[in-house]
This record gives sequence, C-alpha cells and structure tokens, in this order.
Amino acid sequence: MKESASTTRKTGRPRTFDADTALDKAMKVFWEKGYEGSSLPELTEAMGMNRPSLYAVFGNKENLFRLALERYGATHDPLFNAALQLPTARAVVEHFLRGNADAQTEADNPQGCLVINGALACSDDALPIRASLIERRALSEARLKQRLEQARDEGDLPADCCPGQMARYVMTVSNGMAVQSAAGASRQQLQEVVDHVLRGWPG
Amino acid sequence: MKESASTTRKTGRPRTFDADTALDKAMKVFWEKGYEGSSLPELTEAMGMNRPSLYAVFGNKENLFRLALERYGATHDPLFNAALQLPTARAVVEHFLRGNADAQTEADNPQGCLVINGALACSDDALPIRASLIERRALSEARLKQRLEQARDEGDLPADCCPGQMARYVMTVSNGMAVQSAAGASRQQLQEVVDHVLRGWPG
DNA sequence: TGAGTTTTTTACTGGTCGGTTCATAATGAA
DNA sequence: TTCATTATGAACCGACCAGTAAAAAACTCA
Repeated sequence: MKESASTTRKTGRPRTFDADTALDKAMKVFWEKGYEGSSLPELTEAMGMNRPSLYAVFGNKENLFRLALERYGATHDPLFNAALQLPTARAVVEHFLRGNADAQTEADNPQGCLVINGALACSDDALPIRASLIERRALSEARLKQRLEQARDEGDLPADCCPGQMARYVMTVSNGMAVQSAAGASRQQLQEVVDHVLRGWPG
Repeated sequence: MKESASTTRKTGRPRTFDADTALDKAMKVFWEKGYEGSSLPELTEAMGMNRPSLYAVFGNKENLFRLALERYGATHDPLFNAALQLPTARAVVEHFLRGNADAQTEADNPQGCLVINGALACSDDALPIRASLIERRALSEARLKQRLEQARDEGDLPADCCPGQMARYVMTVSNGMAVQSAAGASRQQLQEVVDHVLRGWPG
C-alpha cells in the first residue's frame, strides 16, 4: 500500500494546497539551492503550506527531497529512455545531450540539474543524500554503456571501441554542462558544446 | 600593506599552530565539504587552532574561504599557466585536462575541485561565494579561449574554427571530470575521458 | 445542532550555526 | 620582577536549524 502525494483523504478541514504542485515547488527549490541550501521556511513558503502539513504529508526534509527527486526523474527519465531507444549510438548520444542542454536551461526551471545541484559537496549530515545522487548518475551511465555495447554488437560502433569509456565520456560532458548551466550558460552555448562532441563522434 | 597568513608578529604568547599549514587544512575541509558544508568546529579542529585565533588571523569564515581559494589557485594556476604556454593548441588542451585529471584524484587531497565543490548550489547566504567561483571559472575559460585564438591566428588551428566554443567545450569536460571525481571516479577513468577528447580534437 | 475528522495556526523544543567576550596563560622586553 | 603583548580555552550571544505539540478552525455526516 503505497502512499502517494495524492492519496485520497477522508473528510475534515480542506487543504489549502495541492500536494502534487507543492512537491513540484519543493523540487524547484532543491534544484536551485541544493538539499542543504534549502531551508524549511523557504520550502514551506514556496509550497504554500505550513510546516506541520509538510511533515504530515511528506515525512521530513530528507524524505521530501527523495520524493522531489522521484518527481524529477518522472519527467526526465522518459527523455533518457526515448534517447536510448533510438536506432544508432550517434542518435542516442545526440538526443541525450541535446535533451540535457534543453532541460538544464528551461526557462521555468532552475538552471542546471537537480541530481548534481542537490549535493555535490556537503556536510556529513547530507552524505546519504549525496550517495543517492551519485548512485543515480552511475545508473544512468551504466544504462548508456549497455546501449553502446548493444550498438557495438550490432556493428553500429567499431568492434574495438570501449562502450564503458564512451559512456563515461558522454556522462562527463553532461555533468560538465550541468555545471556550466548552473553558472549561467545559455541554451545555445550548451548546444554548441554538444555540436563539438558530435563532431568528434565516430560515424 | 597586505596581511598574509604568515605576517610577522610582535612578542607574546607563542602560537600553537602554523598559519600556513592551518590554511592548508582549511582549504582541504572546504574542498571536501564545500563552503556551507564546512562548520567552524570542523575547520578549527582540522586547523589545530581555536575559534578566536581563527578570527584573529583569518577574519571570518568567508574570508578564510577566500584565502583558501587563493591558496588553491597558488598551487593550481601554475599548472594552467604552464599548459597555456605549450606550443600547440592540442598540447595545451592535453596538458590542461591531464593535469586536471591528476589534480582531481590526488591521493592526499579531497576528490574533485574546490572551485566547483565550494558552492555549486547554495543558500542565499553563500551567493557571493558562488559568484566568486563562477567568475574564477569564467576567467580560466577566457584565458583558454584567448590561447586558442592565438593558435588559430598562428595557423595551428583551422581559420574557420571557433576558439570560444572550443574553450567552452574543454572547460565543460573539465567541469564534468570534477563532478565525476567528486563521485569517486579514478584517475585512470578520468584520463580515459581525456583520451576520448583528444581523439576528437583537430590535428 | 453536534460529533468526528483533518488541517490550520501558533508557539515551542533542543541543538547548531557563525561570531564574540573575557579571564587566564605564556612569552619577550624593560 | 614587572609590564606589554599575544594566544589560549571556555563560556556566551542572537539567530537560525529541523522537527513537534497543542489547540483552534473548517469541513462531513448524522
């Protein structure tokens, strides 16, 4: 029995907030300021709810972050999955990186990537959060590697190429773009970086 | 009249710490945990000094961070400068990135890069720190761009290449490597990323 | 109207944050 | 010895942190 943010409720005093949109707001605060840089007053203010309601609905700050991260994935993972299903390695990489460039510079959203902004360097308290984010990035890299192995086996990539290294290279560029966008890089600037990657890509 | 950490002192009770090595310790704490993730108790404990001494010698936490950043630059900038003076654009980029790969995975030092770990996403309080770090990265990118322009003018790079885009691409990879190393990537893994960059580099 | 349920509001808890004050200890110079 | 100077440890400051307790408020249903 999973309790989602939009669980049906019995009667009682009506909420003044919508749990889903509140989680969306929380996600953006975390996205912009990171886990530790986001204070409860900031979160509750952005979410349009008071502190006890936040704790009743989302548990605590750490759990709220994890739910926000799930929500982030729910909108970003489909893009990644779609890229992985493209027919050639080149198309996969291009769509992955171009999608990142767009997502990291979306006008309505904070700059950069929640999975990196969330906790790159942090206090000991936030180490579990950081570990989760690292694990998430590693998982993406592993899936990309798997896709490139498939491409190699299909003859789409040279037999002597190294999918592991190629996947790490692509993820490194993606991570670097996240840093660049967090520093204010424009969408076009990131796309030009992608252009450069593709220029050096086999095929 | 510049007050360095090793200013000469009048008589009085002797210090139980060395200011320079204390600053070095502080730098590493900031490097590992970022500006906001580093607490005063952690800093003073690592620096081997008590809080009043820290404030007497280094001012406050923000100033201590800026001094630590200077110290970081004092050891890392020479490597960058040396790379810029190499004869070809390819050599410049190779030494820059390989130097980064080594520096970010030095055994005695925290993983990653202080200029990125220091404050990627942060609370409003640390925005000035973050701005300083962004500015520092932008300065490096500008200098690299300038060097690549020189290479183009010398015929070392094609006349129709875009040094600004190339510099941003290289900096993006460098930033991405910093994220990777902060997540635990090994030196060899980073060097393999550099290999991949060089494989796609003109010349 | 009134009982039951749920969210609201307000105020609070213990703890930590960065920064400071102060009495005391330890030295060199007079 | 005495004085000036500097560093020490410990206690303290107001502010903020994440998290909670308690009671008032707003709804449904009987």
